[in-house]
Amino acid sequence: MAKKQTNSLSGVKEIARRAKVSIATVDRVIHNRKGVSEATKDKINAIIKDMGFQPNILASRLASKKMNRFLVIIPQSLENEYWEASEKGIDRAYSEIRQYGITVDKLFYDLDSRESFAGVIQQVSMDAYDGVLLAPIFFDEGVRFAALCKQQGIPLVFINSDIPGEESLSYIGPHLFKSGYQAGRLINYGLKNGEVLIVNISTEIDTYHHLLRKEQGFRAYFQDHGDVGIKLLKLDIRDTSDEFIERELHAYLQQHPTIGAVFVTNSKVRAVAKYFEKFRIEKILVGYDFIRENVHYLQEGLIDFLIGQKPEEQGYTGIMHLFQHIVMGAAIEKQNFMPIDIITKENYEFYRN
Amino acid sequence: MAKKQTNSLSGVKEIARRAKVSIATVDRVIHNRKGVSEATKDKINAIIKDMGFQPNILASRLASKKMNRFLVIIPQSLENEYWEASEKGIDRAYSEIRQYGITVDKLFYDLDSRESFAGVIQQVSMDAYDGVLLAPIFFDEGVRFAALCKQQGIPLVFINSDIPGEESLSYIGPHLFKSGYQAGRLINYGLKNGEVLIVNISTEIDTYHHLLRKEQGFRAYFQDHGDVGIKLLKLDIRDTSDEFIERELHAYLQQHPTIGAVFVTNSKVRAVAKYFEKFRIEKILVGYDFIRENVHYLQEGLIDFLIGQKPEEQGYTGIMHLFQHIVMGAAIEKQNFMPIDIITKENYEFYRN
DNA sequence: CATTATTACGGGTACGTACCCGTTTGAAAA
DNA sequence: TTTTCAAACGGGTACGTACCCGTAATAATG
Repeated sequence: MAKKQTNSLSGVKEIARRAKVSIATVDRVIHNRKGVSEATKDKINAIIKDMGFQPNILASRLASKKMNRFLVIIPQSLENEYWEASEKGIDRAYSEIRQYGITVDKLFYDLDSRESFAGVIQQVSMDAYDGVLLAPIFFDEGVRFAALCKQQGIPLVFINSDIPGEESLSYIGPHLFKSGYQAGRLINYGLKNGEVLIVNISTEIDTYHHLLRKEQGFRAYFQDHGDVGIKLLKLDIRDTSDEFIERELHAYLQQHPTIGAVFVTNSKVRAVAKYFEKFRIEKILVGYDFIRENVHYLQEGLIDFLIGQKPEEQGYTGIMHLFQHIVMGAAIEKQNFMPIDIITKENYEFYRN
Repeated sequence: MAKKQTNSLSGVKEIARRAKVSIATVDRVIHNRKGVSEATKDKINAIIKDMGFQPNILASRLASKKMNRFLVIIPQSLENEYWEASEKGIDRAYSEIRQYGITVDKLFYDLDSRESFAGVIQQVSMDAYDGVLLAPIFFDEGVRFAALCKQQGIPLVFINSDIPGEESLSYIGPHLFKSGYQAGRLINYGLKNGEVLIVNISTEIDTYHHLLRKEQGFRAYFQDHGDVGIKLLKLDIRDTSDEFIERELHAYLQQHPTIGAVFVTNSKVRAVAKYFEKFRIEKILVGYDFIRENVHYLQEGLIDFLIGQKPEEQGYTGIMHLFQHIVMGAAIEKQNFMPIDIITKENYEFYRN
């Protein structure tokens, strides 16, 4: 371990020396506070540029007693592994940046209650926060909230689902359409011809829209490869209980016994796998999300592929983007699609959500 | 933006106040320097534990003029996208931690010259470094170097290939065997019966051993699924020029026209794809690594799957592990396998190496 | 007994930046 | 002319920790 050379040739002190002004004046220029004449400001800026000066974040954060509060609004993670992972990522990011004087407040809403979301965003006092991380499951309310943030000038990051029209700092989440497209390829690679069933399982209309985007991508794959002899079928299930799903599925498959593969557009694929297991059905099965039960059926060989959407990384990256932008003043990539991860029985043990 | 409450209830000052000693004494205890009686040491330690005191890294690093030098020894990245990515990850990590007074020196050796590696490790003066990141392509020399590090007490992190016997801080890299196993599954999912060719392309004996591990994994998949009617063939190519590969491949495929799929155990899959393109051969083709040419053939549909080994993340994580361990004093996971990423024509655009 | 070494501890400054609270200056208002 | 005021700038302290240096107290040595 060597000693850091006490670098008098860098830092605000050196800038002040060169410009023949005090450190305070340099500081005013750096933070463009008023009280500096144009002439000296220009001179100092020139020196800063010339030196390639980068303020020492450590010293800066230590000296400034600034606190930054971030607000997180996501669905309840209770009994929901997907959002649990998301929250875990948020916590991980928080633990890394709390040294810099960051606070993170978390607010939760009910995934299948639009009202709960509306209630949460109603009662939050915006002016206490410097940045917001939001999972805008409910479109209309999300739009309204985004407008509010914009009006208050508070940076807003979306995770998991985007609201393209609204101006946000960034979007971090999956490319739904292309992930469906990928699923199409995976099924078609294993099944050259026959019938393929698309299953959407959801009660809420907004979440159903997300599923639809994946379905569109899935269909697009087969349109782009029209030469193959695959016929697509579709089943909507409007109840998420295992029993209901089993009944609907059973009735449908009785009618269409030649179906060779099933694509479930969300993490509910576990219910389909459960049904397959019960009736010893062997079909190609592809679904979404790295959650415990799904992985179990992956192991059992009942699910062939899972597509991962990296909820933990979404949460982590979301907080980090706020940090980079607000604290470090860095430029942030506006669109931030997660990789479309393919999880199998063979690689799940190394997977990172 | 709120103000940080000037927290007199935390930090060394508060510890000193409670223990009725000076800050200096507290500091001695924290860094277990000598000059403190057992009694006061115990008292202070009790208070530290009670308060759950965590030293402020910002202030700590600012006050201490310690510099930490890390040494990186990896193959030359010139004209080698894989190691280029690795170096990129190293640089990214460096840019994140340089504020903390870290220096990173990089040394390169020739990927297909054992002597160059020996030369590099010969001339490096160990005592200048606090940690080393090494890609031990050459086994014997790697062992020798690891012993040297151990003797000097310098933490050593392996990336890309492991030397299991040697005590290192951590290993970060692919699980070769299981990635081969995954390739087996991918091919078998698309090809239910027929012949499958395994192709190893390498000149160096040490790198060949890496390929062998993948081949073993690949074979293991078909052993575990013996009911399928797949027959495995194998071709070793001991020259990496495109012309040579083409000739060898052509001769072999003439003899075995019924081969339905080819598994290339490294990034040289591009040469096989090139050959397929030239002769309009349509077989399932699976290989390794997210490099430009491979992605090109993925797009063209000539390569079906690439398995990614995340070289950039390996480099990034390697440096970060050294940092976490040496500077932050954190515990490090010893085995750190990269995920086995499956890259396709449909998802490559979102892939992160 | 005086001298030296050793142990145990405190005072104080430095790290690089932020920002409060001055002071100076020049010009406008009285 | 004096007063007022704002603009432009400097001095100085604080952030929390590291560590040099000094000193008191005691023990060991002559």
